[in-house]
Amino acid sequence: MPTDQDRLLDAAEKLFYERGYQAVGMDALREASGLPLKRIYALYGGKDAIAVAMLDRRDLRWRHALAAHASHDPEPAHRPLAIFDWLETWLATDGHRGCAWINAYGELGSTSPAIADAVREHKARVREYVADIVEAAGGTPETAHSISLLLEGAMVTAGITGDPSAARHARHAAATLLQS
Amino acid sequence: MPTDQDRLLDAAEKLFYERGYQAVGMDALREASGLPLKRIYALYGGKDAIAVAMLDRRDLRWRHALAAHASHDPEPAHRPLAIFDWLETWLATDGHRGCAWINAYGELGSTSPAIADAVREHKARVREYVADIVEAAGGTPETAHSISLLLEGAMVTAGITGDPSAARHARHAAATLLQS
DNA sequence: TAGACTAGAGAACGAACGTTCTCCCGCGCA
DNA sequence: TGCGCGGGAGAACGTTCGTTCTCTAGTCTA
Repeated sequence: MPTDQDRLLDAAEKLFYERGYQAVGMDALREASGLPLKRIYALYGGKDAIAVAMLDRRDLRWRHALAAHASHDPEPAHRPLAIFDWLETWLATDGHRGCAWINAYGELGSTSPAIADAVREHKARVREYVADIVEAAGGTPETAHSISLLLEGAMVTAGITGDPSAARHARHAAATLLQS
Repeated sequence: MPTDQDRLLDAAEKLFYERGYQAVGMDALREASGLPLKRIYALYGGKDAIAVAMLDRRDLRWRHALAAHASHDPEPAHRPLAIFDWLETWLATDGHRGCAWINAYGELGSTSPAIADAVREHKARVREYVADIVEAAGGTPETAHSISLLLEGAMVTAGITGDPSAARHARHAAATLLQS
């Protein structure tokens, strides 16, 4: 049984991801969540706080899903490439519209410090995870950095073109970098 | 002597890039351009059309600047890496806030088909240019694809972290890919 | 010079926004 | 049963938006 917060953040995540932040009104959030406006404002102070809470929750879930897949491979040397396998399935999900954090940063990075911070923290955590995985596989920190760039590049490219195969190309490049 | 269109698109480019699309009102555009509202609506049908015209003009200028730098090197084999040299200087410009097209797509990609098209076309043209340069340098199409991903990854990462050194890391990875 | 047209400055408009307020129903307790 | 209170539904508020309209001053032509 989902809590009110779950219901609200589910609605916010879906709508903000689909349409962006400013294009979604509080009324749409109310209708999609089934919660009265009063309850929404009691749970969070306002629209910005909802977006930040949504991004934070999504951050946990997203990195969990990535780690669950990448760490599933018993061989540490295979794990960096497993990141891109998971990425491809994620890019191919219905309604995929790029990286929620990149999108949020593009729209609100300069006007909402709280959201800008949430994005920076998420991206830093992902880079850190990639670095751990790559170095455990015997890669250098420089290789880890490159693989993070490939990851970001594949997400943004697939988001715009709609073609999940960017993940396969990124995987191929990552494999080359790991071997050299 | 700049035309009214130049004045308007200069203002639009500066303001939209700094704050995003929806955060900039027509009044701000009027004030920054020095043009009466009536003239603005006579030049373009509305706000969306201004954004599209701005992106199109920026596309020409951006790709010209990139090509001017990358094609300056007389040795075709060096040109793919020259892309990243130029990228680093661009990422280091004052007020850099990531890729204008990625930002626009994140905010408006799902609500404004005209803007989504402008972004897709720009990205396709850049990918095509990179492919030409890389293949002229002896790289494979697969390598060209990877280098485009590194380019996108560096732009988005530098935009969020504010650190232009992402271009150097991308350059290093590109060099490795070109050698293998 | 007289008149018609252009274009500038900004008021005005209707819609939509985030947020708050009002009203009232229904439950818990004495 | 009577009373009080928390919370639901949605109207209302003030603001801001994109766009259009009004009024006026200037300019070109016959």
